[in-house]
Amino acid sequence: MQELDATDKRILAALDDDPRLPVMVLAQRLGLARGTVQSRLERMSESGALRPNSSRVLPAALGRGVAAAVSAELDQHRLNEAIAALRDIPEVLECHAPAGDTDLIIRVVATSPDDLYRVSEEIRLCPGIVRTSTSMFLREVIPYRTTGLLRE
Amino acid sequence: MQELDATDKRILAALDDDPRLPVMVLAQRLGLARGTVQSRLERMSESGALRPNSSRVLPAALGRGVAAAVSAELDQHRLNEAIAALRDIPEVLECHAPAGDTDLIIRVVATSPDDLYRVSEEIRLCPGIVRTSTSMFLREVIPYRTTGLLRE
DNA sequence: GCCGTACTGGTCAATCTGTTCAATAAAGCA
DNA sequence: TGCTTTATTGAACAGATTGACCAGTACGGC
Repeated sequence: MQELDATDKRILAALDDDPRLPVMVLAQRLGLARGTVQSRLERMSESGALRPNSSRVLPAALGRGVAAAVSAELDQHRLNEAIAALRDIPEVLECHAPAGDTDLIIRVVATSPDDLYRVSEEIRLCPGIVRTSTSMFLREVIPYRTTGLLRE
Repeated sequence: MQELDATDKRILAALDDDPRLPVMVLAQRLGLARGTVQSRLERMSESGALRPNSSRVLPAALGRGVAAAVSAELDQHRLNEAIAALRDIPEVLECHAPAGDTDLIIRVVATSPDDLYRVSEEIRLCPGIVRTSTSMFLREVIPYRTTGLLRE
C-alpha cells in the first residue's frame, strides 16, 4: 500500500463531506492544477488506501441500531474454518485477533437486543468456536473518524 | 435518521468500489431514471445515513499500521471530561461504552508498538480515567465491511 | 549538469450535471 | 371504489465537468 502524503490528505479532507465534489472545484479550492488532483484521486483509489464506499453506510441506517463486541475462544486447530464461517454472517462487520487471552474480537450489529442474542448464538455455533462472551454497546461515545490523522 | 430501502441499497452497492461513478452510468446500470438516482443520492447524503468520506481512509495508509483496543475504567463523575480529552487524541478512532465491567472501549491506532505505548499513556493521563488495559491487534481477520447487510 | 518524476496551465470534444416539466405509476386513506 | 399524495419516469436545456492530451516548468537524486 502507498503511504499518503500531505497533498493526498488535503484532497481527502476536502472530500470529507461530499466525495462527489467535482475535480475542478477541488482543484481551485486547494490551489492545485486539475490534472494533479485527478491523478492523485486515481492513484489513491488504485492503491488500496481506501475502504470500499459501502463502509460509509451506518448500520443504524440499515436497521441495525444495536452494536456489540463478541469475544470468542477458539479451537486453534480450526481457526480458518471459524473465520470462514464468520465471514458468512452479514452481521459480523469486522474481526480482529488480539494479543492476550481471547482469540478473536468480533464486531457485530443487530436489529434489537433479541436479534443480538440470535447473532451471538450464530457465532457460538460456528465450527471451531468454543466459547463466546458478548458485550453490548450502550452508547457510541465517539463515532468512527480519521479526521484527526488527516490533519497532520 | 432515515432507513434505507432496497433501491438505496442497490445504489450504494453499485457505488461500492467507485463512489464517483457518474449518476447517468449508475442509472442505466440499475435500470432507473437518472432523476431517481440523483434524488436518492441527495437524500442519503442529507439524511446522515453515511459516515464522512474520510472514514474510508485506512489508518495504515496514514502510517498507522498498529491497531489496538484500550479498555478504560473511569471516575464516573468525570465522564464528560474524559470523553472530551479522548476526542482530542487523533489516534483515538472510535469509542464505545459497553455494558459490563469496563466503562469505555477505545479503538486506537499507532505507527509502531512503541508509539502505541505512547498513545495508551496519553489515554491513561486523560482526566477522569483511572485505569486502562491495552490489547494490541495482531491481525485484522475480517476487515470492516457492510456488504452483507447491503445485499438484503 | 542531466534525468526522471511530478506539477502546471492550456486545449479539445464528449459527456455529465442541475434543473425544469408533464405524464405515469404506486401507495395511503376515506 | 375513488381521491390524494408521493415517487418515478422520460425528455429537454444550457452550462459545467470529464478524460485525454500537450508543452513548459520545478525539483530531487545521481
